[in-house]
Amino acid sequence: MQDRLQTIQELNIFNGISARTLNDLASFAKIQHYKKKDIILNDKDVKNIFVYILKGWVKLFKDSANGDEIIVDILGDGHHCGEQFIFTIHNQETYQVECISSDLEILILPMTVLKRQLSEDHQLALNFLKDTIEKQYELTLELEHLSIQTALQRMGCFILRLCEQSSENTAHLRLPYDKSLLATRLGMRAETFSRSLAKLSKACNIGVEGEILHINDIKKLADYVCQHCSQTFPCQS
Amino acid sequence: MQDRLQTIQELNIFNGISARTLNDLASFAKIQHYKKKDIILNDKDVKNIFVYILKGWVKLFKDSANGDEIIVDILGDGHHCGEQFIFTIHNQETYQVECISSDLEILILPMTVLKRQLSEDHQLALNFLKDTIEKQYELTLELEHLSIQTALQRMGCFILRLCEQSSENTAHLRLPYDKSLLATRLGMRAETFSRSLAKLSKACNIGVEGEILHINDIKKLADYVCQHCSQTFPCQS
DNA sequence: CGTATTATTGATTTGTCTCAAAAAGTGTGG
DNA sequence: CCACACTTTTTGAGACAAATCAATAATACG
Repeated sequence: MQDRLQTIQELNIFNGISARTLNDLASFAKIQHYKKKDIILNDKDVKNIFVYILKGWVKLFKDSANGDEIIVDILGDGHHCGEQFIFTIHNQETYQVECISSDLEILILPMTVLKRQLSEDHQLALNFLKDTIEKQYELTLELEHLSIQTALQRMGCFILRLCEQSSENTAHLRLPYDKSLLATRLGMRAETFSRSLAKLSKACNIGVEGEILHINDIKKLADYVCQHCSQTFPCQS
Repeated sequence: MQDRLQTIQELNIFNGISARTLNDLASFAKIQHYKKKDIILNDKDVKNIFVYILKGWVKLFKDSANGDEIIVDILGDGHHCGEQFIFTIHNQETYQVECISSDLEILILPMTVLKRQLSEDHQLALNFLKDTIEKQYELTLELEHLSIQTALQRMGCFILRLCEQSSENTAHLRLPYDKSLLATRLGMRAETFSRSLAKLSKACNIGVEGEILHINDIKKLADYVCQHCSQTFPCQS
């Protein structure tokens, strides 16, 4: 309980929330661990549980009319899902939540508790509003990228954003999850992803060793990628 | 003043809001009219004004690094913009707002007033939260469509959603705004739009007279369009 | 170590964009 | 009301990006 309270009060979304509310939330919250390929929530449970990612990655997915799997979203540290079900929205589609990293740590909260606290705690509602608006902004940017950038540029843009913490002109990083999933995430086939990465690494001096990338000239990459975007590096999603 | 109050209290987003808050909002609100091509807000003003569309259409746009115009969003009746600027968000991009219909009617509200009321009125915050979550859902669906549907399907899907109020298997409707803009909105070139409409009208028995469409067999259209989607008609955005 | 999974490469097809030009539609002033 | 200019839409031909299908290579895993 004490550790859960400790965890909760450090989360962005609960910033500035009263001890009273935090205590109530913490008393119903649980911290859970999963491994790759675990289904965390099926399409029914997802409506009743709020999930906050403490560490690792999950994918939200559903099935299309013709049987293919559709990736709704991929969430990492500090992101959450379930807020879609706080209110009853006409024709709301559900999804399943699956762990895609080897060591996932999440915090879960019954939707009933979250709903109650949201209706009672004004600051909590404002925090959720801010968070949702930020999410909306990210989605808008993604939509923009998908409609005006090529596969190559989207990929470069993604890599570039992974570089942002770097203060130098070089960066060494690990792709956050499987290449095939990342491909889908970026709106392309795995084959296209593979070819694009090869092309990009050649054009922008990037060393590729499996899932490890050595970006030797961030500026060069930025030049290559950012022309068609409304933003210029560093742009931060 | 009385008519503004009347207008405001009927809007979805102000549903269930106390008379006190409504009065304050109404006293600062203005109703304005515009005609096609008027710039309603430039990229600076947009941060300080909340806009609610009462009747007509607007486009939100910005310029890309290489000079092209990027359509951020297109909003119609009951939609609004400016909520992105309620909170200070890192690296937030702005945009301009332009009227794209011949008889636009909007309600505008200084951001300062909206911010103040949001921080004071819990129900208002909840209403905005619900609205933003709905918007997030729509964006997610759009993203899905853009990455898995062809131009032809996106177009059919769009037309299908325009048909939804129809209780019969036929519908007669007018495209809500210019074809070239609609094309951009659907993530394709005007030329592709034109060709797709021709192909779709042939395949699904749709009569085209300029911007007027006669959908003679909605089911046929739905069959043609919905296979790759996670939703099935009627799906409602 | 062998099997299953994931990633890469190759050849081909499909979808969409690009550029150019023609056609249709809109608006203006004489 | 017509002639003219301007805008928007349509059509055509060609180039290009990405998907698809198929096969091989690399990697992870029990």
